Amino acid sequence: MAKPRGQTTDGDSPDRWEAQLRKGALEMAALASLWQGRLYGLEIIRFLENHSSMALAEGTIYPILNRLKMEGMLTSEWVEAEAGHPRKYYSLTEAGLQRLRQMAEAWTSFSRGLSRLLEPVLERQENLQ
Amino acid sequence: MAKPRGQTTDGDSPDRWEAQLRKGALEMAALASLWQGRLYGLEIIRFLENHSSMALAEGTIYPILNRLKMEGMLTSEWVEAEAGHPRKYYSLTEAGLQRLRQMAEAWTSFSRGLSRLLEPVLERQENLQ
DNA sequence: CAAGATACCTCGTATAGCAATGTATAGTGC
DNA sequence: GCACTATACATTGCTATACGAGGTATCTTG
Repeated sequence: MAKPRGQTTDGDSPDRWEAQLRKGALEMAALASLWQGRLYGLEIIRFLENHSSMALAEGTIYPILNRLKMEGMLTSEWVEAEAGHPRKYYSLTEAGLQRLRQMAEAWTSFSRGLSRLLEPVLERQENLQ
Repeated sequence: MAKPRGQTTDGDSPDRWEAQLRKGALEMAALASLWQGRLYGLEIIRFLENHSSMALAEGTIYPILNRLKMEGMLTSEWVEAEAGHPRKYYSLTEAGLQRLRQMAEAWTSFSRGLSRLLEPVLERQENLQ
């Protein structure tokens, strides 16, 4: 019998963060954008564009927000604007806050690992140019 | 006429790094693992596991290596091992080296943006616990 | 009521990661 | 020389995801 490679059968357990991170960076960014208070969809896009140079499309953010809401990480409420279309404001729930913290920690560790890997590459560049 | 949303029609231009990064982190890691010299497939997996806590499967690394080789970022050579199956060693080409530098820069900027976003989240945690 | 601005939503497609599985080479025990 | 095991490379199929394109709803202005 061959090796039983990859026995992690629990696809959505909170363990596999390293793998989820690569995919879920956007989810984390969306959650993080709500740290300081509620925002509505398009506002989140602009926020991330300004604060982290992440450019994401509407077709990206709305599915993410729905996903997060279904998982209980966010709540939403319609608020009538002074002018124009009403806005759907999203806020972090307690669970969303916890998840954000977990992701932030995992991200930090992940990011640190990669940075360590890239250090020699970037150092050398300073010397050359 | 509606808004001309998303006018970046050049799907594979070197401009869209922010988007590629989220997908291409593994590609970058693979390139980076070859910085200090040639490695063979399974060795790359072990290297990344040890040096960056990135766990990737064989079914992940080989397609990536083939992709990179086809793009001229890597060269490969068969080397007979003292014992067991011969090994296919990969090395960075000049183009691969340049690409790695580009990706490293983009990664740094991307990572910095996200870190800035996550700063308040992590800070608060120190105070609480 | 038509045009335009703002905002939310959804479908289709291309792509990627990865678990599972297959193949090739060589050593070991009998 | 045959089975068994270990090492290493390779491929296939499933699923999830990002996102471009296009659509809907609300309000304002003329």
